[in-house]
Amino acid sequence: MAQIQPAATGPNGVANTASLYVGDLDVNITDSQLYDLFIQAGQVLSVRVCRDLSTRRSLGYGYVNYSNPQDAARALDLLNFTPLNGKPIRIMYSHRDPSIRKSGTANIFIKNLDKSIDNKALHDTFSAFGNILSCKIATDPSGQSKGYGFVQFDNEESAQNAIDKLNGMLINDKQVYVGQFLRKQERETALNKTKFNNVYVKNLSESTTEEDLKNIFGEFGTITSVVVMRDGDGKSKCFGFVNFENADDAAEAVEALNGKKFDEKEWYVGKAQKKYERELELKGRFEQSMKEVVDKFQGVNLYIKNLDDSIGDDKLKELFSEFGTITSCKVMRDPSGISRGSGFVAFSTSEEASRALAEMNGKMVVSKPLYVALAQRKEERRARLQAQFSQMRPVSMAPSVAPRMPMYPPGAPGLGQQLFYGQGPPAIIPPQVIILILFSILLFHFS
DNA sequence: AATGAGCGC
Repeated sequence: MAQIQPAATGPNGVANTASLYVGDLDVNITDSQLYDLFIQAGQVLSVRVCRDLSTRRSLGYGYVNYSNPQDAARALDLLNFTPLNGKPIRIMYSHRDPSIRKSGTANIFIKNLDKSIDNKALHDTFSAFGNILSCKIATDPSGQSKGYGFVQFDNEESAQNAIDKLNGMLINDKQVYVGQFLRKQERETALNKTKFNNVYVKNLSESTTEEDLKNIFGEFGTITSVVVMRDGDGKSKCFGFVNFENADDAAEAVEALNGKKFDEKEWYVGKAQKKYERELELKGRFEQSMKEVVDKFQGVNLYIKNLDDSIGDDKLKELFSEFGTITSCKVMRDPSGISRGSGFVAFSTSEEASRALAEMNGKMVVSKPLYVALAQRKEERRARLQAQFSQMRPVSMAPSVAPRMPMYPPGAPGLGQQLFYGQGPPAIIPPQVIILILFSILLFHFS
């Protein structure tokens, strides 16, 4: 007898279609907020926002368990994409086995979407083709559509059908592209399969001439032109181009010669890129490098509130120094020099920062319990405030979890912003250091 | 022009 795999499984791997996974949660969403929302669809057995064990920071997802599957189905239908703190939540059946998610099968990519098309509209148009596991419009931090999105179906046929029927169609007067979702790597190899005649070769020794290239590449087919690039004095720039009459020969030459050593130099041999292709690639790499720099400094800054007025920069540093290396530390003051009761502490690593957060948040210092949180970057903060503003509504009567300590209005100017906006104190990393870092990245990647 | 992230007591 064939086993039928359940669509969703509970904690013991037992079929449980009454368990929902709720993702894309704003970090400040609490259990009680989730409860408030999901109780509207039926009897809720339990809710939980998952949190980091040591910092208690929300992981941005949670679970809602209903007592019966119909209620869960209703919740999915009714509540998917409901904004919480201004951020649309994404609901799926709980599925703890990650294999389906990781496989990325039946996943499609849609671009050139009208900005007015939101998650719900996307879901509605694509649900005609099958059962949707997950669906989302890419947005900027304020929630504005970036004009593209993703839909993952539970089977390939539905995905292919959606592609066949909707690719090139007009949606809200815009012609959309609908195609298979491809990871960057896969896209690049697909691109490299396109035919080409012109071959780029680099890392030549200075003495390698056009004649040498002709001899070596000529083995693979007829060459129509060959050039070694040189500077004004005729000195080789150590790269060149070989154009083949036949694209198959060009591909063969690349296959055979890439990575081979000549005069102790390991050649790079590949498809010659057009100027815009090369620019695109460089731009991509640059952005990747920037992201790495930003990530490196992500989570190292703590925002401190409810500081006793008697505490200054030095005392603040002393309070936190046992957790690691402090790279910057500042108590915020008003123009007359009186402490605003808030400040920033930056550590050299995010591990140190999160340990400090866990240990120091709520700790009594002089007269009051400290409030310690990760400092937010300018973008995050702006988007959050905007979201909260657009969300304002009467306070709910839901059962609430008692906070361990007084809650303060969240949010404060983050230290992180100093990294690239370079305004106001306290600067964590001096601008000249940033320029140095960026410059070395450029040198490294663009060579 | 743009090709994601994601599963617990």
